[in-house]
Amino acid sequence: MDKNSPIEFTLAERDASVTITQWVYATLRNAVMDGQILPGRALTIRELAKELGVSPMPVREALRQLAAENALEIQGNRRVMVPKMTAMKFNELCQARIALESHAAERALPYIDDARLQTLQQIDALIDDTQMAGDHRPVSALNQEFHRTLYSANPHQVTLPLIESLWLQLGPFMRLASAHLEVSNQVDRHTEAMAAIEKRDAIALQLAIKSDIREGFNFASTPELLQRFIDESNRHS
Amino acid sequence: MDKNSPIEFTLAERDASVTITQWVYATLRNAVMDGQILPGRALTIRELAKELGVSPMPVREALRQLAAENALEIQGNRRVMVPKMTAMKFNELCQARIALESHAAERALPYIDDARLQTLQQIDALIDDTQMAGDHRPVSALNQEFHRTLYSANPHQVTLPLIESLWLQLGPFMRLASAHLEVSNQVDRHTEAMAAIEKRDAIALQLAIKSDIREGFNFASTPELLQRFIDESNRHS
DNA sequence: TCTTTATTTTTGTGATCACAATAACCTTTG
DNA sequence: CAAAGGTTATTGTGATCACAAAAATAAAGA
Repeated sequence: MDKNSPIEFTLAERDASVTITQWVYATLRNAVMDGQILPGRALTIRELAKELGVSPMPVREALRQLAAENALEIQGNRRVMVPKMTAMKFNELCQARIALESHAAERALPYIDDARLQTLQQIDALIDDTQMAGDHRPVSALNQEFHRTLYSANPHQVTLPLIESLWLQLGPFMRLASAHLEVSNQVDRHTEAMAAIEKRDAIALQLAIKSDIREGFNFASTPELLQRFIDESNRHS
Repeated sequence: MDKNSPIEFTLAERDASVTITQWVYATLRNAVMDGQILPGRALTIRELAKELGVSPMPVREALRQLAAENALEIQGNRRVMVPKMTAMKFNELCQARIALESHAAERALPYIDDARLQTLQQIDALIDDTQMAGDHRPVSALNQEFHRTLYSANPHQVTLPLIESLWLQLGPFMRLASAHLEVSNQVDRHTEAMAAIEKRDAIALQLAIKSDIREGFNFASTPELLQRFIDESNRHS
């Protein structure tokens, strides 16, 4: 039917209290984040609408919103697709994550109370369990929840939406990271971060966050490895 | 007619090669950036559509896009408005600007060639002339162009959209900054930045950018001054 | 067989309409 | 005069339709 591979979604139940547009947005966002949509794959409104069983209107709005968050790219042809990745851009995204998230962690530190620290510990424990069990998929989501819980302690948060935009752009490539994560059997930077929080040590916290992000993408330390994966993703041009 | 003050736009000419949605988006974006829409003012689709002389459809899409960029806020009521400002949030936005833009400057530095440096010098000269002439309005726009020109030297830029989002959120309050700017008669940090670029000194460049941003909001150094302005903006709740 | 041109189909855009939910207004009651 | 109830008007949402632009396909020529 279509030029490229068909699109498959894990469509969740649609709550009645949520508008159709919001549901479509969440569905497409998860699909992008999980790498279910290949970079370069042309997305058409009518196709997605038929796939999701809704009218084209909510799809239009959801696509525009995702494009505004840099999760999707509107080409000159007015065609929408997941942006293609390059090695340099990947590096820039990682560096931006380090700069923004270490800043967000520092600004959140004064607001972290015992209850939130306990929540962080619970998430970290859950990550360890899940990783032991060998589930790669949810580890990435839990990892994000750990960071989100940390940063959102700041009640005047303004950077979290920007950070989520970066996550969204790296999303399609996160899967690979968690696959390589268990092999490296790295130091648990989350534990270091929580220790720094207890000591109210901003410098140590930033260092832990920076290391956590950097090591999370260690699989890409070799340019050839990164390039190979990018090529594979871009094969469907 | 309306509960609050009427909305006035500086509607530009609509080029035929641009879609109506894009034109509406640009118009509303400029209005937000110039502080023409008061924080807390409820925006309705039909009202804006009538004001702009278009159908409600392009307005809907433009509003959603601006909301995704954190320029507008969608309340639980599904009502759209310019977000209200608080002193703490203002501070967070400034700190985020400093963190993000100094990072962007550092990442751009290796890519700045003579031609771009010359462009920067031209913009800076134009800023000085405009400031001398006493025009407050365009100074803010020119200042943004200086920063944008600097950061966009990086061909793998990923932070500029995030930075623009911060500018958009601070937009309604930038006017006040440029009004106080001439009084302070501050050191020209742009000159310092360009000197650092010539020396390829990343640390000095970051310092210049940080100082430029910080001093640009020096008017808010006194919490009372900032609070007074915020109260004035929020009067129309 | 490959390039070029013409035709058909598909696509995004934007307008209009129907409907349910929300807000605004007015009446009634204490 | 103030508060609570009911009524009307307005709003966002989402579906459907018309149209022009773009893409895919088919056809013709080299």
